[in-house]
Amino acid sequence: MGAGSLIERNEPEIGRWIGELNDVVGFHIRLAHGAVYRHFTETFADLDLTQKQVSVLWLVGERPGIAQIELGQRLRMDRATTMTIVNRLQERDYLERQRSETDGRKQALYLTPEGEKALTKAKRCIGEHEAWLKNRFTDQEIEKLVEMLARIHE
Amino acid sequence: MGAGSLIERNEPEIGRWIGELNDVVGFHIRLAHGAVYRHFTETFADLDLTQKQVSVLWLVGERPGIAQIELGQRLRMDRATTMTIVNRLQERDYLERQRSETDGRKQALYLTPEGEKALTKAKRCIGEHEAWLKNRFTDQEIEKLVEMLARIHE
DNA sequence: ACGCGATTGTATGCTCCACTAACAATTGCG
DNA sequence: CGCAATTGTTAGTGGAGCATACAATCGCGT
Repeated sequence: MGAGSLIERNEPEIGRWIGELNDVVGFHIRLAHGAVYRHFTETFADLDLTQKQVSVLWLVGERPGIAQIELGQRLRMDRATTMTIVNRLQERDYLERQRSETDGRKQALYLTPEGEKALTKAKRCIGEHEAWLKNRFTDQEIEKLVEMLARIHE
Repeated sequence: MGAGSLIERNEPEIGRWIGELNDVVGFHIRLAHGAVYRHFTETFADLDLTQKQVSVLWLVGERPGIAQIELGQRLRMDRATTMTIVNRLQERDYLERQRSETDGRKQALYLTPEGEKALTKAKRCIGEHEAWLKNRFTDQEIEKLVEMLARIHE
């Protein structure tokens, strides 16, 4: 692609040159996240769901009645962010809120039948997406990668 | 991890439980990115710079006269996104645009003295931020991590 | 040398996500 | 009981990504 297309200097041009930035670990995490994000968006274009939305549906599917606050803690979102995502899913009739019986401050979240269907489709798409992501690694590498990423976010 | 059974309600749950989501590599990349993003934001609160802004200053510092289009390609941003970031940095007098002498379509970007100063400070902050990130890994692990992340975004 | 398609920058507008601050309802503890 | 903490809600801010449309410029082929 950009071979020789830089500026007037003709330094040996590596396609992906990013200079010293190459030694910044955080930079690579950013780029990797961006690449994953883009592929996710393509894969979920039909379903029209974002990563966050799928994560929320997923967790509510596993923990019917989960409260927003806990959802947020699991996914590292604050209350306000959780609200907007739950709102969107509720508007699309994928989720419903019910007052918790044991704690009047909490909203218990449940999937609607529509939400169940969406989640089922989403899990299939996740399979496709994950295959794209994983196919460049061995099983052992994946394990190591996940373990290292977990050390960052845990 | 057959976690399906260990949940009913009101269990004193494992702090970081995310169920099947734990096996989704993309999910860990998201969380790790979020953690890095948050720490970055804290570290750069005084400088009031984002990851993208620092990356742009950094690349312009290494390649004075670089065009916006190439900046975007290096950092995987489209033209519109690149514009908004360059605009912000120009408004703060960290960057200036000059019409390229060799290609009238291009804007050549240069750091102002203010921009140079900001970049110098930013590089020190990056050191601190990177130390926080790296201190949980051995040098060998860092190398492996970066290599794997590069395989994702390259 | 001319014209047409490609490239680059720009302007608008949309969506998503994260965060803050304020406020209300509820809970639980001293 | 009363007070502080928790949870949800609302409103507003800002960064970032993307699509589209348009103007200026370049370069290639004829």
